[in-house]
Amino acid sequence: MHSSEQIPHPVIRRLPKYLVHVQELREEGVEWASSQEIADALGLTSSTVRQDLSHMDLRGISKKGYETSQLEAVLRQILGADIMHHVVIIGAGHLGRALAEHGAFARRGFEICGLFDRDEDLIGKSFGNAEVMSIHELAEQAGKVKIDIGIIAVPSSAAQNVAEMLVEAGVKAILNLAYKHIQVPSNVTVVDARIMESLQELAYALGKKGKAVN
Amino acid sequence: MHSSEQIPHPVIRRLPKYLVHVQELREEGVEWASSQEIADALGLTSSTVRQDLSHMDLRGISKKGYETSQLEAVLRQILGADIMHHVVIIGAGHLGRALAEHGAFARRGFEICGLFDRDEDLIGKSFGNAEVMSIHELAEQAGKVKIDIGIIAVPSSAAQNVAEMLVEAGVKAILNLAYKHIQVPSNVTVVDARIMESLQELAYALGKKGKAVN
DNA sequence: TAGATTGTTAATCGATTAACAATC
DNA sequence: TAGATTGTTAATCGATTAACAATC
Repeated sequence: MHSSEQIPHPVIRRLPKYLVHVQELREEGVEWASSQEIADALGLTSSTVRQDLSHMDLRGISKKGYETSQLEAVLRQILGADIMHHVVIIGAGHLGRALAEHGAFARRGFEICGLFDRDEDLIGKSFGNAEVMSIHELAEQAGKVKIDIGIIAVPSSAAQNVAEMLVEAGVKAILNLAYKHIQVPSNVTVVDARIMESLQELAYALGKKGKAVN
Repeated sequence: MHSSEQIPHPVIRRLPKYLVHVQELREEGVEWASSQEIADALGLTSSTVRQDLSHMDLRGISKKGYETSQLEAVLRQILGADIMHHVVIIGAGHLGRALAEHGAFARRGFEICGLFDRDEDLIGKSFGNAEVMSIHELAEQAGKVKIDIGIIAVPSSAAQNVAEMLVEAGVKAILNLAYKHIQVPSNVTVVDARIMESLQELAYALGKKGKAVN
């Protein structure tokens, strides 16, 4: 109810899931959804859903649940989905290029406004709508457009160095795809997203139960 | 100490971070690391590090800390890093291709043994060491090699369908990169890894504090 | 020895779940 | 009206942190 309050981190991490689901429901023409229905679709409990939504400017109605249009609106507002964010990608290897060429970001409020690499041979080449620039041009580019988010897509050995360049350029939010923990000042937010770690988590699960089955 | 015990999920998610760090330390020739040193490097508390490591077959030594070679060994063992896992990627779009071409997986025990798509025009093309096969050949391929992990890298509208095909093929661990929650039987482990969600989490953080600064 | 650091227990903190009166 | 579903409080559960005796 009180959108000015601090929303707990586990709740924040669930909000994108709610948003995806409610958008699907709306495409199907569903106008109301109960906490139980949402919980079932997302693998949560109805209690968790009601608790989570109570942090938002939204009220459900007995017997009907939550209005999907209203729910989408508040989720979009909280997640800043209506604001265009300027994103730069550092590292034009396979992953960096794939992200630059991935159309879904722009549609969801994330505009790639720079793709950087230190490899001279890559500079000038285009991927998606982005042309590879020299990493040395990052500061210059930061002067032209305000960079909201920097994505680190370089080998782990270069990750800390790149993080420092981003901080230096005034970037306050970093998505770290490198397989290495980076150190940044406390006023900079870092979110880690590593496919390798997720695979290792699965490998652990397989070791625990999967292998026994086979 | 008791590797047979169930390790809590938050601990599991930190293990890959310990592994990366200890490998770095070993490369630097560091033979011992205290819980405090590890905590500082990874943004944790020394208490958390000691608690986490107490789940493993390992003993530290007063005044010295933990032996890095031993620590790496137990982490590798728990995370199954010494076993080669067979991985298939469903979806040969930008992301799927980038993963197939990314050399780091093989080096860490994940061998790409199949890249599938339903687009006829892509079938037969090669990315990395993988040749694109028809999605209809998945079941057949599963009969030839045991598939440990399936990576879903298709548009969200196809994700549930692909998940069911993987389950049908006997895959017990799924990495879901699609921006959609998938439903699977309880004996199948799913880990979500979505760059979009991570970006939205950053966007929220920017909305809370970043924007005020600028 | 003195001091640093572990392993572990207990305390704290926070998230999830249960329960239920209010309400549509 | 009767019944379904919310919003919210209280209970439970689990993770993190603090504390400290044991130990090298």
